[in-house]
Amino acid sequence: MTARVARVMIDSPVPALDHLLDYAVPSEIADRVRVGCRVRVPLRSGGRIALAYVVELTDSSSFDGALSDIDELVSEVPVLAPEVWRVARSVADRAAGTASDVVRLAVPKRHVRVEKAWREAEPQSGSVTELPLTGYVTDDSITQQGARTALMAIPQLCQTPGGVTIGRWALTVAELASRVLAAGQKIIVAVPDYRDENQVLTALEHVASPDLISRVDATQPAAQRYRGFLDCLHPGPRVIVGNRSAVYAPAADLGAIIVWDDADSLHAEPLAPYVHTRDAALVRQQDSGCALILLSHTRSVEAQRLVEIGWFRACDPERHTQPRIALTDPATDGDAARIPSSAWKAARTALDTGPVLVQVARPGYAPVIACQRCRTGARCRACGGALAITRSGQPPQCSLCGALATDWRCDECDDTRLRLVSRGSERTTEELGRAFPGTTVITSDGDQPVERIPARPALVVSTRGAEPIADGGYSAVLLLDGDRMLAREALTIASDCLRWWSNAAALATRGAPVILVGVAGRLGTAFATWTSAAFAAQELADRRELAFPPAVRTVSVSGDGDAVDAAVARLDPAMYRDVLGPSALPDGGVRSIVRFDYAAGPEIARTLRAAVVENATKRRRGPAAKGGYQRPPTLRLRFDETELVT
DNA sequence: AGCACGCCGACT
DNA sequence: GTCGGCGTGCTC
Repeated sequence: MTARVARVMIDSPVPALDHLLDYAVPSEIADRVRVGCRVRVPLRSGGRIALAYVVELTDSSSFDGALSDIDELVSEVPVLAPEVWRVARSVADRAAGTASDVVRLAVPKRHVRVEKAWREAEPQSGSVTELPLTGYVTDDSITQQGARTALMAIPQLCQTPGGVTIGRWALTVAELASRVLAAGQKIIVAVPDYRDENQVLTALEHVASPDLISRVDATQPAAQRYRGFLDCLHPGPRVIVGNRSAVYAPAADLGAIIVWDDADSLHAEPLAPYVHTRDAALVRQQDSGCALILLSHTRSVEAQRLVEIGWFRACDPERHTQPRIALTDPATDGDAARIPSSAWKAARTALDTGPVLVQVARPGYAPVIACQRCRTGARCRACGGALAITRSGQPPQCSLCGALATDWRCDECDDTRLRLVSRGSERTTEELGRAFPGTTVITSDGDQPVERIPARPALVVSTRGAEPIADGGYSAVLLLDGDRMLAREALTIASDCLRWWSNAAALATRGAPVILVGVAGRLGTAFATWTSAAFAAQELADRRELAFPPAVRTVSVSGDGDAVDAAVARLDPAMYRDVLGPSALPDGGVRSIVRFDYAAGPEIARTLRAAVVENATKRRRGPAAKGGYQRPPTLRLRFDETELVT
């Protein structure tokens, strides 16, 4: 019998609409409507038509009242797969957010021409080459259903059969993928950025035919993105590669999820409800029972916690392969120069055979400038932002508003001479160019990243995270500015630095020297001995001591003072550890941070969610009734924020 | 978000 | 007596 009632999810961020509504299915479309289809439905109050997704088809409704008819079937393609809906619902509940906000990350905008072409295309089929997992002592356990593994990547480079140099980790991804594909299942690979994506796609070329590979990446053009998404709806084996939203890709027969470098900040979703790739993957693993692999060069503190509670199994490479790392400590070496003589020497020798990577903390020429006489930081006349010099010989520019300060003058002492306080990549490039005349110097930074460089002698100055891959690897890696990177005020800074250095070290040719300048102590030792798991364990112990995440969970509650107070007051004090704040925010609101144990998560989320719903309906537009300032939402929640100031 | 429903002050 | 102000609540 054909279904008469459709339960739909309204595509709206409004909290009050975050539940399923029942609609009658008109007979004209009854035989074409399927679960997952996009439909348009009337919302009587407002008399408007809303976009919605069919989540369930039944014969009866528990709603006592007349059901409205579905207005229109947008398309027969079931774009909201049942497993994606379940995950969206769970993820939203966990973060006290709206399911449709998560669905927006999961389902790309419809592209009619692409959809038409996809429906007319031949069903795809392709071949898979199964590769053994190399470099690890293991049976099939890593990709077995339900297995959860923190997998330490092998910090080397390798060549594909096509002769392209890629990170060894990408080959591991391809090997794991080949097993899942051979079993007829799908695998999702979520990576931080497109450069990682390209490495994975290169590694996959020799594992699966292109028909079985989908790229789902929010930064792609809309048409390509939609096509990649639609291909995931096909049954059968498939490898799905993308950035953080890839964890929400449709995959009915999901065999495994791999998250590469889970501590990379690009895995932190900036859109509400701000759920991290790792957390979404954990939810999806629970829902589908697939395998979940956190693969990285350094163990994240969060992964370490999962290992320590027994939820994850740690797996290391078969042999202890690590880069050849040396530390130069100014305190003991008596060499306070930014580039100590030992590092100069190593670079000079290495340049005979190939490229040398120089990692620096900041882009630009002089990222920090000050008055030569009184040392007051140079600020923009127009907006007060900090001035910086982006290129040699150019006037200072405001880092905030972009205004040029052509005739700068110190506000304090009227001096006009500038002091260049710090060196950026441009200035390092200039200095190295002088020191090694005739040598090519290449700069790569976040604004203008270079993806690959040839296997020829060159100095490659790069900000952390933007390091190009050198064909065949670097002959030497110099990590400068370690002390400057560490000076940043952030809870995660030590493990971030370890990760940045380790990822750069993994780009070296086997046996090539990697030199970390100016960092000693526990962190330097952890890097030199390649013991990030032990470091993460210590870090986690410290955070337990202080009740900092991820030893505890947090939620920041921000907005109007009284709304924040009311929301926090709803919580039973037995549910949480403590409340920090409220403290004033620059926008006039306040913020409180609640710290609680993992077990209390569902209850806290439920309670705060109720506060958000009430707040969104009850108190609306303030004193400015007509055309005035519409104040930002008066109550905002953010769970497990990584950038909490402490 | 919109829009209707509903309960207190100035008007013909 | 009624018209309409916008606070409150709902949307199948």
